[in-house]
Amino acid sequence: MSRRAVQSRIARTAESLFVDKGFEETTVDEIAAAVGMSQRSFFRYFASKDEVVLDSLARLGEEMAERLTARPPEESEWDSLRRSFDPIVERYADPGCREHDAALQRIVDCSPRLFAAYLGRLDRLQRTLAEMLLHRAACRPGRATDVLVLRATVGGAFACLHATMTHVMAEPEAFAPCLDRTMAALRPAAV
Amino acid sequence: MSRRAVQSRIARTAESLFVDKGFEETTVDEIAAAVGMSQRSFFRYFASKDEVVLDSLARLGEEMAERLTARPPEESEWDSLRRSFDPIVERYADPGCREHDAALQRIVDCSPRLFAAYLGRLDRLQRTLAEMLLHRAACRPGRATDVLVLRATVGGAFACLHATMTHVMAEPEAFAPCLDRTMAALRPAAV
DNA sequence: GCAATGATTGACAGTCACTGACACATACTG
DNA sequence: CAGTATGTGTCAGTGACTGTCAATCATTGC
Repeated sequence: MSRRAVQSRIARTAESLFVDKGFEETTVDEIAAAVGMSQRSFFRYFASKDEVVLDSLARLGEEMAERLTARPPEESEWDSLRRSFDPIVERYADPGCREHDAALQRIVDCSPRLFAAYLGRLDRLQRTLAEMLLHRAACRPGRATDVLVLRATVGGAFACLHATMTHVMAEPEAFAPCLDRTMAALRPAAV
Repeated sequence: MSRRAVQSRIARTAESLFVDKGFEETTVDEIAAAVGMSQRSFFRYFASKDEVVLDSLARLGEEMAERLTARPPEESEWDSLRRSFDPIVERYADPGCREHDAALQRIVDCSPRLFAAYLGRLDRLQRTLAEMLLHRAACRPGRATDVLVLRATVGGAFACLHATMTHVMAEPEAFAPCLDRTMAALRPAAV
């Protein structure tokens, strides 16, 4: 069985345990036993207990980066960022994905430690996207780009995304309209 | 000796150890021994090793909250937030504070785990300030406030702050102008 | 068909953050 | 002086994570 498949099997097992007992209350030993492997082997597939939950976020991040590269260079940064959020919007549109993601989000929100790790991943993703946009701006001649403002812009777009996600989690509402509303409200004046 | 004083003594000792050996490489036992107390007593003053470093951030957060309450209710949220960031600007103006804060920031940046915890605290602070602004808006009659947009706005302001801090850490530049530049660029259109 | 090789695994021991329980000492209060 | 609150050390225990070693298993070359 491929590494990817084993990871997926572990993740599914672990997540159902987390839903049942909570993240902190579930030990790695229990997960390993439920999967049918030693604790040591668990750590060969995931660097930490956190990563079991945050792994899907990493894959979503890669997808977002791909979407960003696919955007036309002349598009405004803000609109490109909005489009790179589309994978999340699409996942939310699929009821199966939405249920699963909501369960994960609930697990993350219930553990401060895990939630912090989640924010750490989000921050790294922001750096990646900012770097990509910086590179894109450098290739396109014209007015000089302000690195500082660009990074803040990426952070602002993610703030919209984050606010929307927590808001939609609390009271079920359509995702895309909320995201569009916040991103319209915070859109930088300089295009 | 007061609790506060003991905490401060532990923090000073721990920070110098962190600077020397790094955060992860310094054990709680070492810190406790350097201070001259048992490990158990260390945990009576700080709930975790992280908190030794993040404690000063908590106090700064309280100061920011105080500044925000002191702002006039009719002021725009964006400007009020900018003013609540003043304590950071002021600390940066004092060379002694700047050196100390920069050292702390370097410690935090070097440990992904600690950095994540730092982001977690920042997020909680954002929720607090958003709650305060929401309450302020509710008291003031007039047009209804969009909770979602308000939260995103707070997140956007913090994105400016965060971008500025990391930028100024990398290449020494005056703090206030950078912060003002980003916050001018991301200022929401609706006042 | 078989041996060498490399990857995967379990078992075990060890480190470190953190917690609970208990005993002891000091200082304040009636 | 008895009682109580508070701060402390000691000890044992849990749980995440790591290093090491030996066994197993599949692949490759001959």
